[in-house]
Amino acid sequence: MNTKYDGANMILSGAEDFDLRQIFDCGQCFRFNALPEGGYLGVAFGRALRTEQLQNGDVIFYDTSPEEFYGVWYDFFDMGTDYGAIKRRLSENDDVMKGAAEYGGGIRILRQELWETVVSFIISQSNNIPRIKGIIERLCDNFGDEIFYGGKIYRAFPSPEVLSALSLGDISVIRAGFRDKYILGAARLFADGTISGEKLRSLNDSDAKRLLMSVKGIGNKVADCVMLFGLGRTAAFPIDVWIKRITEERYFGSEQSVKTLAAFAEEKFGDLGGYAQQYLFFYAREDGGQRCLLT
DNA sequence: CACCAGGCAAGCC
DNA sequence: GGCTTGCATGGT
Repeated sequence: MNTKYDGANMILSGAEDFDLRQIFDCGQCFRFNALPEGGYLGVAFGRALRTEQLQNGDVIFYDTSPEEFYGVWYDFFDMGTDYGAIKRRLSENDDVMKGAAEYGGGIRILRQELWETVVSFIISQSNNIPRIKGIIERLCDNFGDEIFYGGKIYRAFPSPEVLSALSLGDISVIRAGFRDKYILGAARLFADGTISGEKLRSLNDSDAKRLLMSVKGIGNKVADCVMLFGLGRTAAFPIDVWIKRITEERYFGSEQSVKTLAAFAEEKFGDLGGYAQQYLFFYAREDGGQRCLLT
C-alpha cells in the first residue's frame, strides 16, 4: 500500500483486500452512508470522514492529513492486518470459506469505538438495518456534539455521561422502542465505571463477554458483536439468523442449535472466527439470501 | 390486517 | 438448563 498527500487529501494506492462498499455494507457499521455523487460519508471517533474508492482501486480520504490518517483512520480500517493471509488460512481445506472469502474479499473488520458498538448492537436486536441506522442517527442528532465539516453540521456519538443523565421520556425521541431502557441502563454502567474499556480489555475473552452480558439488553449475540467490532476480539463469531442459516446449510445440511454452531466455529476457525463470520454474513446476504434456505 | 426484522428478558417447566 | 412469549416501532 502506498500513500500520497496532495495537500488536502490522502490517497491510497495498491490497497489490497480493501473494498469500501463491502466494508460499509457487511453490517458492522451503521454511521457511514453512500453519497449520491459516489463515495461514503460518515462519523467515527468524533470526526466526519468522506472517502471514495476509484475504479482503479485507489482510495481517497478527503480533507485528511497524514497525521489524521495514521492517527485515526489507519486503525479504524484495520490497515495493519494482512487480510490476504487470513483468507488463505481460512480457505485451506474449506471450499465454503474459499468461496465466501473470494466473494467478499475486500471486507475489513472496522475497529470501532467500544461504547458506540455497545449501543448500536443493543439497538440492532430484533430490528432491521435501515431502522437501526435511523435510531442511531436520531440518537446522535439529539444528544451528540456538533462536528463541522464541509459547511455542514454532523454529530458525534453521544457519550455514556450524556446519555446516563437522560430519562425514558427524553430518549423517546429516538423511537428505539423497548430498547430505550437498555440504552439508559448501559449508559449508567459505563458512566459510573462499573464497565469500561479498560476493564474489558484487561479480561480474557470469556470474562469480557460475561461482563458485557451482565448488561440488560446484551445477550449472547450482541456481546459477540461488541467483542468483535468494539474490542477487536477476532475469535468472536456472532451468530445471527443469517449466519445460522448459511452455516447450517453449507457445513451441516440440517438445522443445528446455536450452541452447536458456536462450538463448530470455535473449533474450525479459532482466532479467525470473526473474519469467517464477516465473509459468511456478506456472502449470505449479497448472494440473494435464497441460496441460504435449506432444501 | 398479519407478519417480520441481524435478540433479549422473564417466566415457565 | 432448555423452551416459549412479549416486546416498540416501522415496513411490506
